[in-house]
Amino acid sequence: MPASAQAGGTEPPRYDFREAEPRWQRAWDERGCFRAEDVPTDGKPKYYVLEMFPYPSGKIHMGHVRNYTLGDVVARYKRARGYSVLHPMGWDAFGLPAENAARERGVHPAAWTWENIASMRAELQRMGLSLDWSREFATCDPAYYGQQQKLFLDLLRAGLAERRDAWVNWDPVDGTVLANEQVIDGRGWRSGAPVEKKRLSQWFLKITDYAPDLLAALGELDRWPERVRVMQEKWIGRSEGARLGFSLASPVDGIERVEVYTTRPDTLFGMSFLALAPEHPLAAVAAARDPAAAAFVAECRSMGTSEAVIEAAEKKGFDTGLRVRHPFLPGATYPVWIANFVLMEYGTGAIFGCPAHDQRDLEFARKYDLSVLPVVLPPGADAASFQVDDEAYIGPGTLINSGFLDGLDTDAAKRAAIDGLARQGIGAGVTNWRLRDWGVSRQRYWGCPIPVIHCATCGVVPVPDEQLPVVLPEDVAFDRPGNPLDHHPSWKHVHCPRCGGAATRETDTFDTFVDSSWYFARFCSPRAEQPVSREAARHWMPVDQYIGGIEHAILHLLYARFFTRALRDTGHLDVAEPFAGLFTQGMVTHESYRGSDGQWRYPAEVERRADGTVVDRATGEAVSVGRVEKMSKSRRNTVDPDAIIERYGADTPRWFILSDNPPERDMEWTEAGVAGAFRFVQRVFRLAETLAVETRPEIDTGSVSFSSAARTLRRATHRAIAAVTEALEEFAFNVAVARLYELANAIADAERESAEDEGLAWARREAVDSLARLISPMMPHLSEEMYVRLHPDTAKLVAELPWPDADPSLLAAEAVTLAVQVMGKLRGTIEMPPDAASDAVLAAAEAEPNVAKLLAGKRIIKRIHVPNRIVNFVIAG
RNA sequence: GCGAGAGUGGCGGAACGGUAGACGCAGUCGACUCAAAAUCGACCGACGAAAGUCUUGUGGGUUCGAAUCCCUCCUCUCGCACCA
Repeated sequence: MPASAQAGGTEPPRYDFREAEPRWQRAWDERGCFRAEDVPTDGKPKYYVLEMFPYPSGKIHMGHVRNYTLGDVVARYKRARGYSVLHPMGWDAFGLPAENAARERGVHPAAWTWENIASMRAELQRMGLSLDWSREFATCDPAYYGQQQKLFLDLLRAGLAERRDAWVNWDPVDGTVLANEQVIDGRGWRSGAPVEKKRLSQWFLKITDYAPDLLAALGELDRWPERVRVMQEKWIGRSEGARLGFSLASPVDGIERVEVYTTRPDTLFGMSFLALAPEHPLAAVAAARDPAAAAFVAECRSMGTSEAVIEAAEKKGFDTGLRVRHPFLPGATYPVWIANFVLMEYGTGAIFGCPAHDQRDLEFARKYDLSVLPVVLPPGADAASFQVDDEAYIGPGTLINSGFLDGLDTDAAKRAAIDGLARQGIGAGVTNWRLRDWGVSRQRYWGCPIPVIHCATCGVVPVPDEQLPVVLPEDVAFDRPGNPLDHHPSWKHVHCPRCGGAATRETDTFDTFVDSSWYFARFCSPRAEQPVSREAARHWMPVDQYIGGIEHAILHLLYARFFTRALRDTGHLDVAEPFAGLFTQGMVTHESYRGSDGQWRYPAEVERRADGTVVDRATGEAVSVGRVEKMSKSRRNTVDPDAIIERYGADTPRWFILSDNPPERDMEWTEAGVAGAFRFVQRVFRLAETLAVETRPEIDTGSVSFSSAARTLRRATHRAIAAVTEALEEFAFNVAVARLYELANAIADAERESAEDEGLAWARREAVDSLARLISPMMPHLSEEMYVRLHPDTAKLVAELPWPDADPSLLAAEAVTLAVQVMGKLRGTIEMPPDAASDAVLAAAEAEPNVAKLLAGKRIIKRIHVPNRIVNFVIAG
């Protein structure tokens, strides 16, 4: 077990992080090291580093520690490289957990949230992050959400927000709309009540207006992970096809045509039915005329809108008895079904079924015994014998059984079919998108109020600017289901700003994703009177490096990209893309432990004995060690960052997190790993401590002749500078750490050399000084503590110093070891001066005893020499 | 099913087409100690007494030379998925 840091009487000097870390944090704060200007005038290039801001749940977890450590390394490194850095922090403070706390424990959501923020801020401050805390804000502060209300009204004026009816997941017990991911097995996640599909009037932001641009611009996000771009591309879901109207054989209720979207107009002649979504208007007409149809529609409705639910469901349909005419075959008509697998939200909510060339249609046709006519012949297949059994043929081919399309290939047939539809005026080629408009209404209290007023005479009226912000009332009750804003006795009753008559406020609040869709822009000028100071944003935006979890790959990142465009088009911003660089970190995992009682145990509750068994600390009973998986409260495999910082300080967990593995992968938190990091902290500190008590040699590095040992150490130092720099640039933090271990090892090696060697003493100072500065992005407190020992008179903090430069002349080795291969196999090595002439190298290689033995009596066909690396002899026979 | 990524010692991992396994963790032995911790030193892929042979998921290919490039297959992880 690692010792605590309290130094004992006879112990070697130990780094007292408990005293040092708060001291350096105060020093950075007092000197304003991490303050940024809204519009800097220092002439430095800008660099905006941002980590996804946290939800104030009450305590930080290791995922936060990893996220903010990664960001801090980037911020500190870039600052040292001469950038003017913006590195802010705030709180994604609206959301359901606060309301749950209110319901369960009677705490007001605001009080609960602000208390959580206070304790989490203190935790983050103990980490020693180079944040500009003067820019901090919480989205639940009216100073923030009031600005958001202004933005919304601008979007409304620009036609980018609109109110319309939509199908939603409705929890009848909680009286609220649920997001898709809050519907579990068709039931509300909290109430357990079966979720209904309900049509409600909702606010939508028109993200679909930007679909083409959001898709096209993905190609330019070259500092985003490929997989995130792919996910967004899929989500936006562009497809090319045709829209066409099928006319009903006999119109009902004035409806004469059904619009259908298809990507396969070439297969029109293989049609065997038309299918409607259960929510389709024509399905409603059918339901009104036929109780059986109504029952089927009701059954589908009770299934919920969750795509996962639909997927699991069996394909079911109901024949309405209606028939439609074929666009190209006069006289031919086809049945109109209502089918549970047709999505109202995609395309037109109606499809034509071509079972031979679509798997879903085929399953449906087989179930209800509908015709299956192949119209596309696969390459090489025989028209007479080709048939479709249980697998539809969806590939390209040659058209058959298709009238004027016969003989064309699929692509030509698509064009010809579209032309045919266009000539008749019943269809056209269209581009369709999977992306839907963003429904932002939530029937909740703890969110940003949507700033509009509903008036019986004037309709929807925006809240006038001078009445903003619309502030949440504080006196709310959570004693019954539904939205407290709606139940509030007075809040919603207002006068219409237009006609002065009695009116009501909108009681819905915004989806919290709205809050996080522009916070990065607000950070540029967090106290501005307007939502965004355009001047500040022009300087700082876009975010140069955004860092966060992959779980936000689609929603948050797509919403933010949309919102940034919308803000550009409403005059608030000048950029379209919010995040020029994106880094997605891996999760933090840990072993899980389970006692004989079947209960999970926290890592802090167990102990690993010398014999490798793991026991319960309290009872001494053996516990079984389970899988390594993502830290979660339910598995109790979490480690509390605060406890770790209390025991080891902040630098140790920072170092361990960075050293363990590449940051994009999942890391495993282990006690041994942290303990190892702590040992290194102490070891490095001792290096500085030892040097600091020695005399400081003042020598002229230009004229002194360094000993071999000194030259070796200087080379190690400068190689470390170069290698660490390169690694940090590439986000290879684990490699940077490895190079720093090497430098520390090289210093330790040099310490064993003669103490009389003045040049070596100087080289050791240079090495330790470089080490102190190179660790500064990762272990900033230790770095300062070492530096001040080496430079007691310094006026500067490491946080204010430029990054060290490697001297290129010192990087080259005095001798290089070349591998000598015979027929590609390593047979020996030779030492040569760097860049030695080929002749000399080859001669030396041939003379190498083992090589000479193998070459004896053989004819050398080819001699390969890669300078400073390798020699390879190819021999005959 | 589709898409993306990954397979290297006991573990995490390193490696511009050029000495595979840097660095760390774990482990073994030793020094110091009454002892332990801490610290320091040595060892640490497999087989072999050694010379040496083998070794980066599998099988092939390109190359003087492949963890790295190309193809086949296998496994794992993540994401998406009735999108017409």
